[in-house]
Amino acid sequence: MRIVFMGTPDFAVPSLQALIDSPHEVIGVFTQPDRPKGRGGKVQASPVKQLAQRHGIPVFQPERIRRDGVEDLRALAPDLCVTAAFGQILSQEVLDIPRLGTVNVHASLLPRHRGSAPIAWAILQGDEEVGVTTMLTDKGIDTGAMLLAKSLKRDPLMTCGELTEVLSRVGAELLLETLAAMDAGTLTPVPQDESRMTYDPMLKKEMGEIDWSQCGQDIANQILGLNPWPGCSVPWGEGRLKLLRALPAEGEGEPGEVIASGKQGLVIACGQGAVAVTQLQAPGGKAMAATDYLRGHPIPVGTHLG
RNA sequence: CGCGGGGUAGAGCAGUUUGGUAGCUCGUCGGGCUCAUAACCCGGAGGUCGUGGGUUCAAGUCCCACCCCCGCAA
Repeated sequence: MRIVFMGTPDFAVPSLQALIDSPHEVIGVFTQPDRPKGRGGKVQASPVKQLAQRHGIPVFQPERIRRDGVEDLRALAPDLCVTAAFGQILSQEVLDIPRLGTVNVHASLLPRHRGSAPIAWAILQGDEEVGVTTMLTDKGIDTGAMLLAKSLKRDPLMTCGELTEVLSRVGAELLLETLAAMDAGTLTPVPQDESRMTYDPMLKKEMGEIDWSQCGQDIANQILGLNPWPGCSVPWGEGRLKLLRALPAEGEGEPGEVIASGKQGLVIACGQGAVAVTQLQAPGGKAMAATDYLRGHPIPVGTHLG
């Protein structure tokens, strides 16, 4: 099939790579425009664009595909469009162009966690099962009929970033299976059960604020689910102490109070139970194990964290 | 030229202001104590102080250039 791929971040890269390695022909790639990023404000190409360019695939970066990408897409005359974390909403006009429709790779077990940050929300809500679903894109946000899905048990120590990496590879496999089944004509699109659907909003920076009156399990989920972005942190000296990795722990104390500091990491009392922060990052420093940090910067038991 | 922090033993840091013996916590190795231990005691090994140049009797420390890492802002 002649396929146009639409995607932007790292999550989309294995899917695009899988298509490139497959017998299908990737005739064009749509991705978000280059944006200033990183130190020094240099513009950077998205991971998907970088991969496409290495393979000499034409790249299109409309600000809004529904507004100024339609003609380019039409000119490519694809059989199928494949999207994976593209970051733009497709209009009906765009959806009508590919002869066989548009397949989306979504990193959740639909109909749960519709929206742009499904993996983070699965962790935030403490889901035991996570996964990827392929679906036929329609005009709504992640509302189309489901094609195939793959689920796995969530590792309760994984950060959102790590789980994203795992699921991006699962997504690539599932995409190939989906296309194969599509070719074979063995696919049966299944409408989503609207009564079970959840739509989760975009992540916001403020979500990284920690409320120590919450229970330890929830705070651990928050720390893992929001790593690497937006990240959880507490005020610390001139800057903020980033809490990168944590797990629920035993212990009692005033919420926000350090109740152990050493080999177990940095254990902080919560509204219910406690959390052991096991990886953190101080202002100006690199990420490190909490025990390593504490060797050079002891935090006495009894300290209150904001 | 967006703003800022940092690079010292395997890990995390202090020491740089005011140049003059390489220091702390931990790990590691050896020994001791203990029913036992992530505990405690004794002892040892381990460092081109990011790189290159300069100043000096003497540079981790002062000067110049460069490399690498990180935070904020976007």
